[in-house]
Amino acid sequence: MASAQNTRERLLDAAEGLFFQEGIAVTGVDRVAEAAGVAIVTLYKHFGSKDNLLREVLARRLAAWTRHWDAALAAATTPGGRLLSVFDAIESFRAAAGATQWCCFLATASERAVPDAGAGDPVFALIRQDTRLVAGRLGDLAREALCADPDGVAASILLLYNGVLSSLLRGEPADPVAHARAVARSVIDASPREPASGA
Amino acid sequence: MASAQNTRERLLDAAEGLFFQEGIAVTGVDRVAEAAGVAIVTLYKHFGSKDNLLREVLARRLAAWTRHWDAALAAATTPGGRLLSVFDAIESFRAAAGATQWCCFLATASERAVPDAGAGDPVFALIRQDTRLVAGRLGDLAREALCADPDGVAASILLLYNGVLSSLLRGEPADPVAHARAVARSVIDASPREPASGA
DNA sequence: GTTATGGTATAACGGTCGTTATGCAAAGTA
DNA sequence: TACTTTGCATAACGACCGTTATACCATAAC
Repeated sequence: MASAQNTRERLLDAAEGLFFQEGIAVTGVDRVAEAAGVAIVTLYKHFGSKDNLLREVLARRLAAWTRHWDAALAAATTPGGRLLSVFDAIESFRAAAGATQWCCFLATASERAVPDAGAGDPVFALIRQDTRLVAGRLGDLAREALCADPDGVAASILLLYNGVLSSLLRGEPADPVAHARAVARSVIDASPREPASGA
Repeated sequence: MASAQNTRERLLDAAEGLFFQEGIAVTGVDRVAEAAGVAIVTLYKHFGSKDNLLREVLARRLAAWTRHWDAALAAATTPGGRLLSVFDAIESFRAAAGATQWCCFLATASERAVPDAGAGDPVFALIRQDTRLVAGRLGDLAREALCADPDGVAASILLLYNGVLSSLLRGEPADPVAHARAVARSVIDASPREPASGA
């Protein structure tokens, strides 16, 4: 009845929910399989190992997050609005994904011992990829907006972005996205602009 | 040779280092005892259980963090400086404590399944206590500084505080404390003040 | 010299973990 | 009909987990 694709996604859904609501190490593969309504053997047929399952969950999240941000980016019109689109993306992502606890990449990073010089570990590679995506895009958007100090503006917004995520974990302040967007807007407005020098 | 007090603190030191650098669930009690240079039996003589050990580590961290903030608070002179003292406290705490990965309370919250309505669990009680400390103090300081919207200012600074902590975990932006302090200062400066109406 | 204290080593317990092997049942496809 | 795919149930493995029991060894105080 259930196609292979369907089973895969149900396993990924179950793992995503359990890993980031109860903790990765604490969640056994048996509970993931049970929540997905499949046998443990099927889980291993599909993913080979728990670590591999985690990797695919993170990869899927990264792809979904990128899509949401792309959409929010496309909806923004002004350069300042494009810089603020990260926060719109957080809201739309959380609304669509059912608001899993907080940031799955930071949660994973917090739970796993950082490997020697970050070598090898493909899970940590995904975490770094997420960081590069956010930091890189914010820098590009700040340059797009002709900020005189694009790296400084990008760093401030990345700080606020991280603040929103961990505030969701802490539960306070309530509605961190709205606060972050307001502070970010004032940071952008206060930032001096480069004269748009023609090439 | 080693006094009981000494052994206790060595165990707490070892647990603090391992729990928050490698993860709580992943770190076995044997590794904690080994790192402290004591026998596993001694660990259980002192703390009774792993969960109790974690609880005492968190309590000690909360007390140390409060002391650092108190000191930074005493060193500040202006109302605005008192609001910004959280960030000084982060720096002095990390300089003194050897910069354990990031915030031990958020790390614990991330790794443990949130209990039903937060009932009972003494570990989560400590996490909530930390949140209340920071949020409450920031609100008081904002009122002290006669901000017209003290709760809004406190929320923004708490957001930046959370941002600093998770930025330390992510590793980017580098030097988040300096960025947070700068943004917080502009938030405070831009915030309208209440006329100091006499009682 | 006895007693209390703080610590050790060894070993075991029940449990859970990630993982794999074996064998069987259904369903689609040719 | 025959074959491949996809999934199931059962069981077991080796390892590690948190925890406890038992017995022994120092030191120092009374």
